[in-house]
Amino acid sequence: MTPMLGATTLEYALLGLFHQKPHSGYELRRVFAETPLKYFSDSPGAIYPALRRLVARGWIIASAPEGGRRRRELRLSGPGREAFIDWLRRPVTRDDVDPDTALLLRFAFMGQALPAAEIPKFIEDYSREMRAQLKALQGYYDENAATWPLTGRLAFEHGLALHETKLAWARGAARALKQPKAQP
Amino acid sequence: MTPMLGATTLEYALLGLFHQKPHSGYELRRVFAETPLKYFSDSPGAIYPALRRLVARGWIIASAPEGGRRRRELRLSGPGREAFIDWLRRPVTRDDVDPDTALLLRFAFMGQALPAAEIPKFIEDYSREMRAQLKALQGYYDENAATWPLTGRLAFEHGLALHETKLAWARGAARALKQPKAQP
DNA sequence: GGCATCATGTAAATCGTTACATGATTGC
DNA sequence: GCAATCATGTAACGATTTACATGATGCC
Repeated sequence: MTPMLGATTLEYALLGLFHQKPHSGYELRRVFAETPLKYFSDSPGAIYPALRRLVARGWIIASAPEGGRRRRELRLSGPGREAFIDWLRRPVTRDDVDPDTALLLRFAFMGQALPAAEIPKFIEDYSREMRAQLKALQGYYDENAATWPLTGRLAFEHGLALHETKLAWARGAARALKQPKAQP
Repeated sequence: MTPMLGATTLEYALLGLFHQKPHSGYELRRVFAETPLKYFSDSPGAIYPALRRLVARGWIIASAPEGGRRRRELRLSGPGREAFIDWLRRPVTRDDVDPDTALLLRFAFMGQALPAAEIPKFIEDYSREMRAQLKALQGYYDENAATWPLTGRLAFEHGLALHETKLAWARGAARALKQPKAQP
């Protein structure tokens, strides 16, 4: 994966989980193995080195193992919390929106870590950049698709449909964020 | 990226471009830099080593530079063509459908490389596996979403919406493939 | 002649993958 | 006591990224 300015997406995903509560390495592996967060691998060769990097950077701290257990509980530090919040607040750039996996991970964590007033801005930025991206793709399609075989055209339309769905999602999300809290 | 049983997705993408016509390394970099295929990086440190691997495997062949030019034209070999077709024909598995980038790349190339009769099968497999994936995600959502903050719920719904769009796309693609060739 | 662009590469660093190793607990 | 699973790691390897290096061509 891409270095992402300072830390990998996996590292920020870990910080996000630590933001909720302390975890052991094994617990984190289970999360990645058993929930739809399996976008990240549960391989020890990925997780343990990532945890070591976070410890080395001072972003997480190891607690002494409780009650003779062999389990190492790790928890977020102050600087780690800061780095996590900075990541959540990063501006949404053109290059981020496609693919937008890391962006959606950030959005998912925002609800518990940022004041509600900051969140609609993310959706606005996301919409703007996604709209620009879609427009560029449509332009490319209009100019070139005529010469493509059918499967090439359909594959491109797959991409266009996804971008349109993402824009529609952003509209719905903006609406949902405006609602006063309760609502079935 | 993942080794993918024998070759990387980048390597197959290169084979697909060679299947259309011979290219130089620089041309390929331009394709990745300037078209929506920019999912792949145009960095020389990715492309040239990948080309070297393909040459070493005997899947592409270097032609002598034409007319004193410094440019090296590379073209597909017989075994390379076979390996490419084998890749196109791979069964669609559960693990392939999310993310499905490599799958869509395969589909895009199929129109020029496989007999038309083989293509609907791909769409059927894709639909089946995608439907299973969507059902699993919906089950997880129904069981867990109640405890999540709003942004977490919305982020998950983003994923659900994409899966639904992909299924709808597959239905449309199946229809389009049934049409007799001409149709505006 | 000089400068942008064409064109092909290499080097160092980093990250993730697969596979292996090892020991402690828990349930039967 | 034994097997499954809890729990933490290491080692070898492969691929990609960024940055650097180098020379040729075409244009003004």
